[in-house]
Amino acid sequence: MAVRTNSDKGTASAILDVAERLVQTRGFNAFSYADVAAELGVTKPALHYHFAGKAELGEAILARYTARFTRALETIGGNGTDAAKKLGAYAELYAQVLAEDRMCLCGMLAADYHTLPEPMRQAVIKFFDHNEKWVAGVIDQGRHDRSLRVDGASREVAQMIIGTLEGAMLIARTYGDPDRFSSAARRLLSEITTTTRKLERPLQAGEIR
Amino acid sequence: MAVRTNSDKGTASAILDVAERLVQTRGFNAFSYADVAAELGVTKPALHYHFAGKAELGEAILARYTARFTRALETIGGNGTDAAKKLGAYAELYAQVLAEDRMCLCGMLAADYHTLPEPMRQAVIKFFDHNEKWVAGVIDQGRHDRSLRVDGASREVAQMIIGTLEGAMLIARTYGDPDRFSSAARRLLSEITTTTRKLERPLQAGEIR
DNA sequence: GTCTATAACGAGATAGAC
DNA sequence: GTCTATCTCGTTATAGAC
Repeated sequence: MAVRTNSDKGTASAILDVAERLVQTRGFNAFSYADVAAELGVTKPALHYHFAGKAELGEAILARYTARFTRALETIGGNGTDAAKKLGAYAELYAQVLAEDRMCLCGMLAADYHTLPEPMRQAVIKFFDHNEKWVAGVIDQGRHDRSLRVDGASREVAQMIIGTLEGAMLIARTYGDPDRFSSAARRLLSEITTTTRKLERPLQAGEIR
Repeated sequence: MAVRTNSDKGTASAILDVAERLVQTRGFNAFSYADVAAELGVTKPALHYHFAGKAELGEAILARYTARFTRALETIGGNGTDAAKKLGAYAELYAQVLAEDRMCLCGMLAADYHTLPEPMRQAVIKFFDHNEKWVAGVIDQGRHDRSLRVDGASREVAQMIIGTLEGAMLIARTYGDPDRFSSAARRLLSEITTTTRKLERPLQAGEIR
């Protein structure tokens, strides 16, 4: 096996790794090709070879992120998993992103939305649409398996859940305090689950569950 | 009365008006002195006369916005107003910002947070701290006047409420659909208020309340 | 596939006249 | 208080060699 270089794993992929992180931490308008090139130890034209311009790079980041997120959703729970558990796992996806001090890619791009090229805008909308559809499906399931207690249109509930997670993430990151996110997520889920056992809440001293 | 010019109202104030709107719609890293100058029909050095640099301009925007928001909070409800109504009015403040297709200033700056100069970061934190404190106070009141039904620390409830409003705003703006915000805000408030009458929900055809 | 070199532009900022 | 003129730097992007 040869010595590991950028191309072993794919330079394009390495570029996406760095650029994605910069977008999630700084925003789309606060990073440059120079930042990415410097971090990878390559030159700017090398980046332009793989991604014609910043717009194309942004589209590629969105495509890969959405595909990864979609796979993660498909992985959440087999048919036997109740809806409440699925929502807990969904919130955990967000928590994992926040653990790396990143904002959700599309939450960040939602802030930048009015400055984005059209293809990126459509990709952001598509991401949220897909998430809403997935969550709405889980809500419907929860009404049948009786693990959730909500009223109103599932799609509206889904929108509210996603908005809450995004907002909690946005502010938790500002305070550099992931607990703010967990706290809000726990509260959100406990308000719509039928089980009295609060998800993810650590046991208090002496408490018996 | 003389003809109205920029200086009548104060050029500094006019600069803040434009810059504030640009930050709320585009983000701090996606507007320039040139943008503001062009819109006001003045030159860039005129802006530098009033605000030494972008950092100082940002601080001034934050100071004015926070002061205005603080005054608005003080205006919400006299002593006779129940806590649920106060929360409804609080959500309405956000809705008014969104009605101008703007993000909450500090919600937007929370996304930009890692790129902001230190004084601006502190101002953003201060804004959220103050909001949390105010909302937590309303939560406490609601527990006494029995207009709210929540458990857990008031401060945590406040954090969750603010995060939910910010997140709903962020995504509603992406879809260009203020109803997404109202829907989420209504759902949030209805889940913690004791009254079954949903706040701000328009009457359906033929419905009697 | 990656480099050197450079173009073209815009951003943030300053000097000094009026 | 606002201007003209200018500076420096960073950003996006391309031409063309290796």
